[in-house]
Amino acid sequence: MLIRTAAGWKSRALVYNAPKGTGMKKLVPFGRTRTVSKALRLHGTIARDLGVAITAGEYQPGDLLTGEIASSEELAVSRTAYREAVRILAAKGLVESKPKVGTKVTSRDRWHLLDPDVLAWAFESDPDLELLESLFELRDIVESAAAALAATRRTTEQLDAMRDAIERMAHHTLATPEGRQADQDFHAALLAATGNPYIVSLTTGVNAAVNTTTVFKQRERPLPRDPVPDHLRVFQAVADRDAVRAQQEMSTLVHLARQDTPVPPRSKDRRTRIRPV
Amino acid sequence: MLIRTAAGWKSRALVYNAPKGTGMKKLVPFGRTRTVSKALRLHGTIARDLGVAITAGEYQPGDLLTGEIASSEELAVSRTAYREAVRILAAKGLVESKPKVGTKVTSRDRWHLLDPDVLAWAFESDPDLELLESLFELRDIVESAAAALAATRRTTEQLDAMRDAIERMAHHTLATPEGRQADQDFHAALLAATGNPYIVSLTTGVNAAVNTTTVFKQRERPLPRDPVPDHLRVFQAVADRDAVRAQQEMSTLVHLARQDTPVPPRSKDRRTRIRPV
DNA sequence: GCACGGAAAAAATCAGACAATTGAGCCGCA
DNA sequence: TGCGGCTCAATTGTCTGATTTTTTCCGTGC
Repeated sequence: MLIRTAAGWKSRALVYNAPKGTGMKKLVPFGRTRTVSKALRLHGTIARDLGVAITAGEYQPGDLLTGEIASSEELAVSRTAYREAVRILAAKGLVESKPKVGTKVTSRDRWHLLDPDVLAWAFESDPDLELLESLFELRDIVESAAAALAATRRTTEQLDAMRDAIERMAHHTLATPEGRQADQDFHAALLAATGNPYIVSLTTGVNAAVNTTTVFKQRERPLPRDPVPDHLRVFQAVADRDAVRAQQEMSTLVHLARQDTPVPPRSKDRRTRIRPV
Repeated sequence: MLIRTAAGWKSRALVYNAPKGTGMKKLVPFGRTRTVSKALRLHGTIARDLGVAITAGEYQPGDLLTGEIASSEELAVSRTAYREAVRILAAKGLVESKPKVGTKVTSRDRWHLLDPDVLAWAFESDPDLELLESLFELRDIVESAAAALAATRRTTEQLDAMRDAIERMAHHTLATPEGRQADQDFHAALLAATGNPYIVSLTTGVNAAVNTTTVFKQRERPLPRDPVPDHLRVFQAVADRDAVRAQQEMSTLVHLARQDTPVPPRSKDRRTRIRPV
């Protein structure tokens, strides 16, 4: 696949299908097999690969993608499949296509950065330190406010769900999938208690992205810290309907989670920023 | 267009194209002409119409859309165009399609509620009061925190941009397009000063949705309140690098904006059915 | 009961043609 | 010279109809 940059042409070799009848095996460059759980379709895979490439900066904003016919031939897929992939990317604000002009990568401020897929794509390759920092900053803001809201609005059923999640989290550890699921469940229950669908929608996506990044940490160093007490403090505040304390405890929880997330390998500028109160 | 609900069939008459050669004029049911600025393509219009219908509750989560062939015939468009529209909706989490099953509306907690398009679609028909409330709640949380961040990080250039926007807002009023643009610019400048791309991405989308809703208020009652002093107070706090005051002033600003937004007239039955998890 | 395989339905993919949009260049006119 | 309108061509957009895959359902045999 060729893309036209300001400085010339960049190439990118991807083949999704092989001509039939030949003994060639299918080449599956990026995903397709890697994503065992969801079984992406062809257009989904193409969209994902392109999305990862774009968010990784491989294609710069303003760059013009090769025409549909050429791209589809290069990828060995039909024009239909390629077009549907582009539609997906356009729906997420990553590209924009017009007749006679072509499909070009839009400027980053028009990307739907909080779209779950875009978030996942952006943190697929190697997460930019600054971006990760910004994400935790947002999470701190929203989720601690959510804890405050939950403290005033939670029902007993939601409280039970939170308690149950913590117990499961204590039983299995975060090293197991069940434990991580329990962690997710706790946050989901707390968010649901806010009664605000937008907060739920926002934070679930963000947390999912953060958690996939966090998987690395379990690989490198063993359990840096027991997360249960921190969660328990948040839970207790919500149970007591103490909004202020709930907010504070959640904020420290997020900060601790940030500290337990390893810094991505290559991080050029590491200037420290002042955090919100 | 027919959709299959739990209780039978619902119909929906849309025709996008007329057979050529006949004297029939093109019927343009929802948009296409209404959207003068952006000139949506066919697939974009279909996606928009379906998106509005889904967010309006016309199709309930779990409902199964008619098959591609039938739908495209009903709408008098090609299968390609219809499929691309569905891809767009799927990219925003509104529907999900599998072979042998069909395309079904997903449960609301999987919708990308903060996607700019979804937001616009949801507030297109008549905004649900509860949803509007939730949106302002989120806006209050995020934008006041953003003001605090901006107070500590802003550069003088960004400060100049904010001042300039306020001056323009004072000159033209909010009754004019230029004045509203200046309002947008002020908030954009403030958000940019946070240096957090996620906060920018989130809030610009939310504010756009809120502002389109707010357009109504200028029609019904004349200028309920001069917004300039409120904005000036936020500006002054940011200029003084006073994070706490900036946060407070922005919070009051959002609350005032909420009060100036009229309550939507009818909140018919767009209630979401409770579905098993 | 359960593993296995066949059938059918719907989306998914393919192929190739034709239409619509739009930017660029050209031309003529004041 | 400058500007308005015209034509042209490149690229996406749309259409049609066939073929392939995926997935559910259902039977069949163990």
